[in-house]
Amino acid sequence: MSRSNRKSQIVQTAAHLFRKEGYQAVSMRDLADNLGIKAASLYNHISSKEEILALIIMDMARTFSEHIAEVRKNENSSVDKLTEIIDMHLRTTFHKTDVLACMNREWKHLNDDYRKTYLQLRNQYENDFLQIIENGMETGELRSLNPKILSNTFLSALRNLYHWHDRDPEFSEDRVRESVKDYLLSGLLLG
Amino acid sequence: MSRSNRKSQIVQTAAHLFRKEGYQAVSMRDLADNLGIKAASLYNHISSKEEILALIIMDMARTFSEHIAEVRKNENSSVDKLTEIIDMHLRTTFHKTDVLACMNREWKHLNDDYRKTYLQLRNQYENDFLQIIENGMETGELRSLNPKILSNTFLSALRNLYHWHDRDPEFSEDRVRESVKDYLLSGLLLG
DNA sequence: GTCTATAATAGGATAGAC
DNA sequence: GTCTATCCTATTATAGAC
Repeated sequence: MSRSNRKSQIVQTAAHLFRKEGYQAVSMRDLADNLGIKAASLYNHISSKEEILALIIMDMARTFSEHIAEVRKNENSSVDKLTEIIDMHLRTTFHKTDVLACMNREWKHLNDDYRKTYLQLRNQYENDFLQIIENGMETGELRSLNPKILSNTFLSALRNLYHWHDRDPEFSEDRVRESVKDYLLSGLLLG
Repeated sequence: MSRSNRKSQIVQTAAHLFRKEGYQAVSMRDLADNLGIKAASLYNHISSKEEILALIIMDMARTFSEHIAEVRKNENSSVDKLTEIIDMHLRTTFHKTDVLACMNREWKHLNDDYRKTYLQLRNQYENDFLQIIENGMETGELRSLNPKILSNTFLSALRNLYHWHDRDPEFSEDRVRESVKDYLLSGLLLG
């Protein structure tokens, strides 16, 4: 198989296994077995196990950062901005489940350099999100709750929707998006 | 040190390290170092690394199950029941942070028997929670959103509030509880 | 690009002295 | 209850043949 095809195949399979078993629990032999080759052959395509993890995580982390930076500076209302962010998380939850779960659960195993960059990106993401929330409160679009606590709670909900796929595959992406949007934006109580 | 004191000290220290580094990343030698003894000495108090993980997780899992079973069968309104559940999660988030994070992140590494029991408890918990939500919708106390999607989203938010302690130690438990309650129960939009 | 063989290390766990 | 010494296995990664 060609070098670059095999490489992306390795990364994809690794993401799947890392998500299912955890990064440390998956050996290079396990990964190779799943690809039908021997462990030593992996090193013709990647330089280390850590590199695979970085290839999985860093790209997704940058995608999220770029997305929220664009949303933050566009001219939409706060509710529309929050809707765009929910949409992004839902798309990723449904179409990049393995990578998203890997990122959320295994980033601690990145090497020092990548982990530092990852945490910078995550902090930046959370700051951008907080800014959007605070803007919405200032313009009166959103209720004046504590913005930091609200951000953290909102993001906790969004980031962990991938647990879905392990348990409730019965709902379509559209169905989930509408309900999640409705709940997270409008609230729970009647009237 | 007496046998039972040392044992609970081992479990507590392990919970802290497992949370910080991940179960697989913490060796018995790391754990022993943190306790100021040698790895071999640990085995005078516990039988295996897996047993330590089970001691951390299973007790907390049962506590959550018993709590929601009691809440489900009491006579309070749905909103009061949800409030009791939020309170329980907040108490645990603030006072048993290490154990809670361990349970959420490391349960996959339980041995087969414990993992099976853990998943039964978790399923039962989610069913009880779903029942409470569905009841609230039937009596008209809650808006009629999709109950499964709502449960999943609500629980995603609650279960992951422990990320807090890693980042925003500035808020008191009471302050967080009131804001989280307000948001998760009442909603975000003004009016 | 994949293989076999192997180096180098780290891990969980036990035996037996004190 | 803790120690030293050690066993056994599994791991990441490399060397060199095909």
